[in-house]
Amino acid sequence: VTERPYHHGNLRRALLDAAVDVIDEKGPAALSLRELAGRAGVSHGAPAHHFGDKAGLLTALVAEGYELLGDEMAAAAARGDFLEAGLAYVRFATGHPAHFQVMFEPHLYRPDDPAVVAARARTDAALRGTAATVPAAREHEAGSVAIAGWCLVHGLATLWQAGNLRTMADDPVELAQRVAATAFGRAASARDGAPAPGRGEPATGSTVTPRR
Amino acid sequence: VTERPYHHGNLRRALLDAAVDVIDEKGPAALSLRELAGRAGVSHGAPAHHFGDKAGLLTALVAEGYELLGDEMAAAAARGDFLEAGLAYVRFATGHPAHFQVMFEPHLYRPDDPAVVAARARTDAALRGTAATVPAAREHEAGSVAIAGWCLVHGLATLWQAGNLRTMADDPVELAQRVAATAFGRAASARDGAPAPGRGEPATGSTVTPRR
DNA sequence: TGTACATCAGTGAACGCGCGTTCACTGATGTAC
DNA sequence: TGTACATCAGTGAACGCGCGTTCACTGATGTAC
Repeated sequence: VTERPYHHGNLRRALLDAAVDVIDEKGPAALSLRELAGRAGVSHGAPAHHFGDKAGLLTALVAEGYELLGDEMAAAAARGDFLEAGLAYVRFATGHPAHFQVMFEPHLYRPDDPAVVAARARTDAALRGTAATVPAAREHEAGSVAIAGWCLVHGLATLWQAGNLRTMADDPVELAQRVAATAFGRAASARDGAPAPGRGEPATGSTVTPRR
Repeated sequence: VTERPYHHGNLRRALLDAAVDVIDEKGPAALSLRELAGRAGVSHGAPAHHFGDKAGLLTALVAEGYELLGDEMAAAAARGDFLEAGLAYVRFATGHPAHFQVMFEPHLYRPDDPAVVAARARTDAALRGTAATVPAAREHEAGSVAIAGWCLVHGLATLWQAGNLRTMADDPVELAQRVAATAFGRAASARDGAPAPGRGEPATGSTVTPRR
């Protein structure tokens, strides 16, 4: 038995990490503050000290999620690459399934929390910003392109998580490239210039050239 | 107080209906057999009699969900209309949010249940069947078109449910038409023949003519 | 260097609750003769 | 029409459990002088 100091050091962080683990294993519904305390090696009353209550903890988790997502989306937006922004979305969702899952179950946390609202606004702005750079946006309303892209990657990420697409590909990001090529064609990548001079090849993912 | 007969009549149905209500109100995590029993006006032990346990009840709900969805998808498939199949998906998801929600949380029920597997297979077949009729399927693998379409409508339905698209439209099905037009263009509707001779109008939904 | 004090982090006992599940039971229904 | 019997549907008491939350507390840390 190792020596347990009275002060944990960074219990807040440890509890959030434990929450991620539990959600990955059993889903957000099965999460309890007592179990998190146990995993962090701390008495069961401790979590309330940091987060007030269960919704408080999940609200913190969601804020963190939107910050992570916002970072990646903003980077893609800075490069003006719509396709890459979509892939970043998929990468985030499948790389941080616990965060992603809770973010879209608003009754589990407090969606009006200022930190959540701010981080979400940044993500939205990045999405809309890159959408405007897409050539297809000349034909359709830019907002419509943003929504279509969002639906596409969100649906893919969600279905992947639920296990409905596992037979289609090994890697969700690769699948996302293929699917984006099917739906949007070459036009998805602003970098490639004018849309579709020649016939696209059968979906190998090679019809779209992402930034890197 | 009205007279309560000893035999309920159709308790199984009543419990499933109550489950839908509770899930609509508070999400699947908050569902308890005891509450369902209470709502159906029956003792708390009764649900176990019909469904064995909680997962059994949700499994029945999911099987029912896939049957409802399969019916609508199969109808669209019979008409060979891919766009309409997608709209049927959105219509189902937003019209039966409780079913839809549980269907895509496999750890809440028994995904291997025979009734579930059979109903799901029918839905899948309808989706793939209609996808093959899309003109764009000549350029890309038909499977890829099916997946892209599925991701699009699934993402839209999911985001709508989470409240993330409510500001974009009054009606999710109308929004789905607009989004499908943006992503797939005229090609989405097999009925319209060759894809896109003229420039599409700004997204009013009128660039795609659904069957009815 | 030492002392006093404020602040903070985590403890652990206690509370009341709603839950799933079990089980011997009883009331109602249907069928055979 | 009547009787006996099997089957089914729902009862209600009991069980043990894990939960969120509260709260007076104590150990540790940092700061002022």
